[in-house]
Amino acid sequence: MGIASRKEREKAEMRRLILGAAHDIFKENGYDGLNIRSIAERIEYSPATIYLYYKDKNELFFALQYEAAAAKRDHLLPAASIEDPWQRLVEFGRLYVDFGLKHPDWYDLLFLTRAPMEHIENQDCWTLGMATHSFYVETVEACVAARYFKSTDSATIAYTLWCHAHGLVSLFVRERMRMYPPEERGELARKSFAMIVKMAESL
Amino acid sequence: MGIASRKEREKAEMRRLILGAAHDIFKENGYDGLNIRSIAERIEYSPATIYLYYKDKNELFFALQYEAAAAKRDHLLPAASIEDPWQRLVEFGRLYVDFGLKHPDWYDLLFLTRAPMEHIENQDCWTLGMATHSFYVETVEACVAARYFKSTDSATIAYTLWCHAHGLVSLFVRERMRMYPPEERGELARKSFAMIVKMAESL
Amino acid sequence: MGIASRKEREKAEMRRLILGAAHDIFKENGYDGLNIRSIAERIEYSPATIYLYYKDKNELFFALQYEAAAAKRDHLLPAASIEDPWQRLVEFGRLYVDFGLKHPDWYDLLFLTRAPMEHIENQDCWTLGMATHSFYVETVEACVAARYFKSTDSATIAYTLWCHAHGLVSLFVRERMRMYPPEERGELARKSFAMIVKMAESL
Amino acid sequence: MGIASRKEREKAEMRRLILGAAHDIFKENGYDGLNIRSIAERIEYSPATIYLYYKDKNELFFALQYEAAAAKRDHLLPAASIEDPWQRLVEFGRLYVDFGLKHPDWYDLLFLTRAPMEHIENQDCWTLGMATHSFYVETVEACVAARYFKSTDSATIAYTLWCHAHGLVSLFVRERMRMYPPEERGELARKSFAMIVKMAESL
DNA sequence: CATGAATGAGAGTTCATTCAT
DNA sequence: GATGAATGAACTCTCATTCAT
Repeated sequence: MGIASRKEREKAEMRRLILGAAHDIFKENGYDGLNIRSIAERIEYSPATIYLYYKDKNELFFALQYEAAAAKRDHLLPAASIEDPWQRLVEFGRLYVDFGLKHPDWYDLLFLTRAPMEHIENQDCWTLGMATHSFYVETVEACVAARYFKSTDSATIAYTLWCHAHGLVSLFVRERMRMYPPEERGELARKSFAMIVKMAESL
Repeated sequence: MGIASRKEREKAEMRRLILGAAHDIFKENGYDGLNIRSIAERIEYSPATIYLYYKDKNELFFALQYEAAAAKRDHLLPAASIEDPWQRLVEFGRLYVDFGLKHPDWYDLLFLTRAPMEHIENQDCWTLGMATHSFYVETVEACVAARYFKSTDSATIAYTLWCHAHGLVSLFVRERMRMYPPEERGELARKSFAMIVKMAESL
Repeated sequence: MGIASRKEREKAEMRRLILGAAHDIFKENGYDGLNIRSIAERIEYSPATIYLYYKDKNELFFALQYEAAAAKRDHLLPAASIEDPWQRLVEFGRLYVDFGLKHPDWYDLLFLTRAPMEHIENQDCWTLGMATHSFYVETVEACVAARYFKSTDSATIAYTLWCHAHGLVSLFVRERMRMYPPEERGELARKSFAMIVKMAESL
Repeated sequence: MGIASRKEREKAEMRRLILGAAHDIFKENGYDGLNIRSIAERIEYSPATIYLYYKDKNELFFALQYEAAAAKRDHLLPAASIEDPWQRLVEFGRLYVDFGLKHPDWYDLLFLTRAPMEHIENQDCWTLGMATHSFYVETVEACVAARYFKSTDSATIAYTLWCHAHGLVSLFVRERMRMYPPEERGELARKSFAMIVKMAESL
């Protein structure tokens, strides 16, 4: 019993080790730089070993994406317990942007990486992402229901706010902020977030 | 002299030929599918010939990015002649989104592709992009000067609106709209643009 | 003693288990698809376990060949009890062809597979095969002795008839009958066997 | 003109060089030992070079098979000009066996190798083989038409004789003649061929 | 007795790039 | 100016085999 669970744990640890290395490499070199050999080298195992834990590169990549989705969910979790829908929405947005800026690689993986996205195999990741998204949309709907906005088109409201947050983060993640001096970028992001909140209030 | 200039012209034509092929392939197969041999095949020259016009793949890629920047500038040009700054801003935004949705490959290249971005070599593209961006910012400033908004923080306003537009287009370009039925996506984008315009009016 | 023999028995059973799995896989996927891991998976043991019962892949392969030889001998056995040498010869031939068509995998292994054939290790299989072959040759000799043929060159007669049978089966086993419609192939084989029998009668 | 044809010739020569190496390796190590790198090494080129002349391993293999089919056709050609159908048939058979014994590797490739046999791509080889086979069958039919046999079932006659020849050669090619002393094998084959001819005469 | 874990060697294939002609 | 010919380095993935436990 104890042995089985120890084995289980060791296997899981190895998967995490691999995934961690994959993550690091993805962070440093992007999807193109992520190859089996580089992972193997980093963890000082042979390439063949990787295949004992992940069927192929795709599976590994999906695991990585799932990791990212889970990290995001965890990051947004605190917002969920806020009762007032408007407060919740604002905090949700703040954490979303915060996540993207703090973990650009995770964000990239989730929302910017062009990659083999066979729907079926990546189901788990997709499900997880959908759950988070649904929760977000429901929060907007709750705001509408509570008459926080004049507009009642909750779908468009949700989408519009998402566009802003996604755009903001994406410009950072894919380094398209060069026209702004590095030291001002963070401030600009904060101000912009505040501004969109204000704009939303007048919706 | 005449000969020299003819040579010059021919050289330029060849570069355009190569670039055109590169663009087509990029459009069809993405960055990963873009390789020297496929370009050579399409224009019916040998791979080695490419290297007579572009030092290496990077240089070709930069030229392609420049192409994209020019295409974008051309697309946005009509807005420039609108006198009223607010009208101009709205049209500018509309055209920006329009460009992104109509030419996802160009947009991708400009704002989403992670690529060898050695600043120096890509200067031209950068300059062009900056010009367009400056013009945009100036339009926002003109609106502020003309008291179209209560807020006077033109930098943040410009950035915020850009975030929305960029986010909107990016979600399309990198196919993160799967949770919305395909036939509703266009409508949603239009509604969202209208909404952000309205939100901006109350700034 | 009892313990030792039980161990012996268990060991033999395990070897059979492995061999059975190997056979199935060989049947389904041919020699190329036969690998240690697939065998291990099928019997739900680890690959390493296989090596406790067979030194290496070669040894396992030889055991498989022996199996095939035994299966063939068993298939031909009924002919052995026929007294009349000519009747026996005909039945022997019929059963030989029958075996080949019914068990193309066994036949392939015995007569068509190019494989590591180190003589020494495969001795058992060889001995078994020789016995069957000798019996066949003796039957032909008995026919000659009993003046069933005008010709007395029993070696050539035996060889010639074998060539026909082997050729017939081989064309099936290695799928070189494509020029004949599938539904006619069986009939053709039967007719050909009848014809060679008739031809032999007039020898 | 001269240049183009020289290039053409050089390309063809290189293809032959590769094919020759492939043939040698196939001869020495069978299909399994035939890999791109071994070919490259033998001709002292890099593996990548092979791919300039053959799309992939399959194509190379098909070319090899075609080579074999052509070699066989050429070998059998002399028989075609014999007018008397029976004489032609006998000579055809003699040459068929002769080809198999002299070029066991070619014969193996054509009639014994289990290999990726996608019909479509290998069409040429198949067509060539069919032509030869048809010619053979027609010869048997001509014999029947000329009343050389009592039997009129030309299809079965053709097939039966083929079985014998194929069996005879196959036993040599796949080395299943070990029970006969090496020095007697050739003689045995000759005698057997004579015997089947005689048997056929009494059909 | 059995195995989980690991690997070295090697498979086919692709690609950016070079260079003599 | 153009290219045919070539390649080194890289890629993903598979397999027989070993060995400490």
